[in-house]
Amino acid sequence: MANQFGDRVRQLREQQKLLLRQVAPMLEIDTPLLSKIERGERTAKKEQVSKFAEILKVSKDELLTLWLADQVYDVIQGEDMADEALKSVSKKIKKGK
Amino acid sequence: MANQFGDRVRQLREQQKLLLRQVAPMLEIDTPLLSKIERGERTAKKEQVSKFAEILKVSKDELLTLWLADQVYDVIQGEDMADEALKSVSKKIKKGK
DNA sequence: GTTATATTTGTCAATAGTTGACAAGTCAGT
DNA sequence: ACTGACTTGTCAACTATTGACAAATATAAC
Repeated sequence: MANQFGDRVRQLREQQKLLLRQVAPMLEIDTPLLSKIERGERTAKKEQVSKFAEILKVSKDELLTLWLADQVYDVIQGEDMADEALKSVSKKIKKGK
Repeated sequence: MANQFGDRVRQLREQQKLLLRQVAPMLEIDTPLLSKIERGERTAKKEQVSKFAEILKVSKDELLTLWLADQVYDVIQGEDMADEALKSVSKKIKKGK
């Protein structure tokens, strides 16, 4: 399973010596849920990503990129055609469509 | 919205002069639902993709690629960080992880 | 080894989203 | 206007997601 987002959040939280029970209330969720998000057992909601960025004092873009990558990975994981599908999407977004 | 899958299905169905009401029962769904899938108002379930391939006599891989691309596109559409996220996933799957 | 604190696990109700069916609608050709 | 092909709107049944809580398991200090 993909959990770049959770891994990075945990890294940042520990670097800043913050506890789950300190951070969770800032996100308006409880401690066990935050634990699950960091370990990738649950995924954060998109709206929560910017909250994480504020709390951990890191750019919203960085965390959002990781979060999106996790979501995409979940869709294509294990698929033989994954790479081709990704290429096709890349092309599509570059055309501004 | 992304609908490469539905567009291709419709193209194939019309080429083969098949009607919605002929194809739908083969998929064990009703005609209106098939119509919605082709127009991208609904998405086909993953299990249905191979059925489509059989019915329309095209490779499962082709349709699956389109279907996956649609799913991925739905996740990253409109996101500034879309391209970066895609790149990161590409890298990850190439590493065989 | 007991206590205190941090994190994890398991489970659950409430909510939200998806699926497929049906009835009724439009549209084109005749 | 009648017919055949497709589309639209709506709905109940089903499935997934969310967040809370209680309980379990570390981890650390004494």
